[in-house]
Amino acid sequence: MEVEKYFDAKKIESKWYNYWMTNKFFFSKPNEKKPFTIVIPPPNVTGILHMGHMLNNTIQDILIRKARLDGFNACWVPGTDHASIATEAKVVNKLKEKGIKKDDLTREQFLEHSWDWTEKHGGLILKQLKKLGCSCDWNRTKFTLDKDMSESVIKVFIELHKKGLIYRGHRMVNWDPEARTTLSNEEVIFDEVETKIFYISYKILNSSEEIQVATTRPETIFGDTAIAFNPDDKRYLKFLGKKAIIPILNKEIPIIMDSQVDLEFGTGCLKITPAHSENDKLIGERHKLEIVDILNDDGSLNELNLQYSGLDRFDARNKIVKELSSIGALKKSEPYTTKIGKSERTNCIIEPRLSKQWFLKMKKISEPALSSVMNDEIKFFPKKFKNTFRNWMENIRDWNISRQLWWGHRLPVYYYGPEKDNYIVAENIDNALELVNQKKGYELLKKEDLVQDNDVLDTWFSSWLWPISVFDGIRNPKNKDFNYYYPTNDLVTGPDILFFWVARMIISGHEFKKSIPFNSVYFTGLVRDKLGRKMSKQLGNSPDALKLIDKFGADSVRVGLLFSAPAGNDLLFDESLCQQGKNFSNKIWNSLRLLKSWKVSEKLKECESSAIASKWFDSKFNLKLIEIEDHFKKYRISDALITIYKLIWEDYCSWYLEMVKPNYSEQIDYVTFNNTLQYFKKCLKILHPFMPFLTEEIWSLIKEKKDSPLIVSNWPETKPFDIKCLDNFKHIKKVITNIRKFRNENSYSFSKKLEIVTKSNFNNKFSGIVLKLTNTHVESKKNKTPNNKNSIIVDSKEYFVLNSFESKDDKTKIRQELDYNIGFLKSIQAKLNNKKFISNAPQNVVINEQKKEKDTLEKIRILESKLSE
RNA sequence: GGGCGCUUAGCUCAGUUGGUUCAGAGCACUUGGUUUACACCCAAGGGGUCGGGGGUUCGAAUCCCUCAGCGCCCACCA
Repeated sequence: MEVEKYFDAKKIESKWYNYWMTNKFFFSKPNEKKPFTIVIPPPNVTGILHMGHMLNNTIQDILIRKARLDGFNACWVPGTDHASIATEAKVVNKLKEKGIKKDDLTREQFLEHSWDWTEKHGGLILKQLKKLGCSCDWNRTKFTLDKDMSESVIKVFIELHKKGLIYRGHRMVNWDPEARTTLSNEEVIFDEVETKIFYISYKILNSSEEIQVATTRPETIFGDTAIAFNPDDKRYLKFLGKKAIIPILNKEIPIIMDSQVDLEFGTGCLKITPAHSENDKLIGERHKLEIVDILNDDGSLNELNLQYSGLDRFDARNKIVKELSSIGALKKSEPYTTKIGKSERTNCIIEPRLSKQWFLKMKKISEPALSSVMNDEIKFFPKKFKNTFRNWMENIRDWNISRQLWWGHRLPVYYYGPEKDNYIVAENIDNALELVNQKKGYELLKKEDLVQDNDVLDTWFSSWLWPISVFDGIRNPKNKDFNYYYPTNDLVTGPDILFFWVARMIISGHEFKKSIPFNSVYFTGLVRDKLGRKMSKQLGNSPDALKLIDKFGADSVRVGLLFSAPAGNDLLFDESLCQQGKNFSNKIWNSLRLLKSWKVSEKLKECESSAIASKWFDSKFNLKLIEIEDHFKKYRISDALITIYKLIWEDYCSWYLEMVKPNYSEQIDYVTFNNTLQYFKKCLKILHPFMPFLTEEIWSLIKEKKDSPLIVSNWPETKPFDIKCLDNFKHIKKVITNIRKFRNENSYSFSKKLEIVTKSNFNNKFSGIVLKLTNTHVESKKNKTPNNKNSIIVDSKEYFVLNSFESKDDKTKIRQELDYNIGFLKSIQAKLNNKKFISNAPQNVVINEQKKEKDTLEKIRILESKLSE
């Protein structure tokens, strides 16, 4: 049968994906087999596929396909995340383009726009995953705002509230003035920025003296409620108990002492603004200071700020500095480098701000999670993240779970009473009403008397339940799916969401199911460009994922990504790696062409060299298979791939096929042909998780009737290998390599004949394989012969010892080994002058492990004498 | 400031409990090669005081100390 010269990935990818889908090979239902489960880290619903997704999902697909071949009931649950703040920010922008402000809309109208957006852009990324070949169970696709998922979230909130773990508190939070919501600490990114530090003096009441403070935020002076210095700071003792006057505002504030003030920094005096700094708030609490919030939600100054009311905080800063300067209160300003927190999503500078928010107590519920990671019940790959994890868990803070947004799960909290300052937590308004009425026992309330909290939950408050809720394990803890698939096996994700997501899933697993949510976590690295830079839009160094697939084929891109993706290390991606993948595809494709071109003869006998080669490859395969399994066990996916890559390219193609392939116009014996076919099939099986399309295509061209499609075939069994056979072949290879080397170095052309003769026991010292050169003029170049002490020139013109043994130890054994090699070489000899075989012509010289052996013996001797002393 | 990690060939990285898989892989590089599976190829080859210094040991890339450089996480000074 004619097979096309080049492998065309494009032609076959959709064919096979459709085939797998129609035959429901990705779909999983509980059965008698053992489950193997992965839940996808749900990408943002409006996201598009980027390199990070490609890497992450390729790895998941490899694990799932491997498990499927291993005979597990493999289930990979896909889905998307509503991504509360990220999506809302996008919708707000979209509306802005249309000239619509969020404030002009009702909550319901805004949500309609958001759902619109979600329907238009959502799920695109899942389609893109299909292009990559991901074998997800698409019937199980979930979205964090699905009805059942939302109900689970609400149920969990209520449960935690009942346990007393959720509380409402007036706390210092990170305020994003653009999105006008709070953020958790994890959502704030600190960047170093060049700014200025201002030295401002405050007059002392009834005195001509002044007290000076240093601040980077002069616009907050109207929120000052004290000035503090360190008790050890003698300079300011005289001011203790006196009052300072805030410039411009002319308000009197106390001067206090607090050991938290750093006497080295600035002037040693600190203005205290309890409403806008965590630190100041703590000092404020100790001294019972007034709290003055000077900001509006959008970051502008509020009505307490005199003529500056309504100005944006940064405009106000400039103007206030100007005025301070004009009245002589500004003593100096200096350049200053500090770190400023920005919102991860809107990139807006964060305001620390006191605000009433909902929190989840973390300390207690995180304890079992910490220990399950530390004792390796959940394994982290690579291990180093255990420490990072511990560090965070041991210093865990309460989780701010409320957000002043509309897109998300609205808090199931209902306020009532004349001031609406009582609240009840309930599944819905009807429940709430019932509960309140039961509670009060008098004057029944109506629905209208209840007001639901406007806030939504942090987006991670739904995704922390993901491994449980995708199987509906919160609402129906006894359901079949949940009990079958949970806990899941592997989680594959980036270390950037270790705290956001991974840690919290482990916590929720323990809290709600008294078990771990997954057994292993594989942390992928960041995909960078080949210069090591992060991929970014500005640099334009982020390749379009789909274009790559289009150009090289999905298989090649998958392989290209993995060629440099050790777990947890960032990987430097370069398109050329995809090219390498494509070349690999072509190499395999060509072995198919070779096999297909053979004419098989039932009559021909298997020749000696083919028999030896087959036996060797069998052992080699089994040896490598054990290595590959080990790599998988340790989640060294790239190493597994590289091992397979070398096994196929080097061992199967370059050595094995070259040795057994018949000479031009000759036929191949059936035994050998069948061996090559069976080994080829085994190679396809182990490569399938990495290159699913190519392998399935080739499989379909060589499979026998009894074979199932590759995707649902079986991973080869691990079998023992013959170490002696491998050793022997190693010698043979070395001999051949050295003969080739000899040819190369001596420009001994292929047209010149080489003859191998055997000889043993000459000099009573060495046995060896001897290469006889005929028709040659090597004497002038004899010094270029193998630079190995044990290769000796027996005859300056004709003989080289290719392999030598010390015969004193085990003559028989050595003789056997020698005979084996010689027998093999003899069989190759016949092919030496065949043109067909030229490129791989088995030729030349030397093995020597003698020196090492001697060293080792010496070492052992020393050790022994030491021990006996 | 607290915690963690890294430094091995030109590049990206393996190297498990110190010693026969210990100096490795892939890519890149050099040289030679194409009428017969494959130039998207074949063959051969050259590259490393294992960041510096010191120590433990019969023996160190591997363990300890120290110095230098790089990176990550957390907290944060106004």
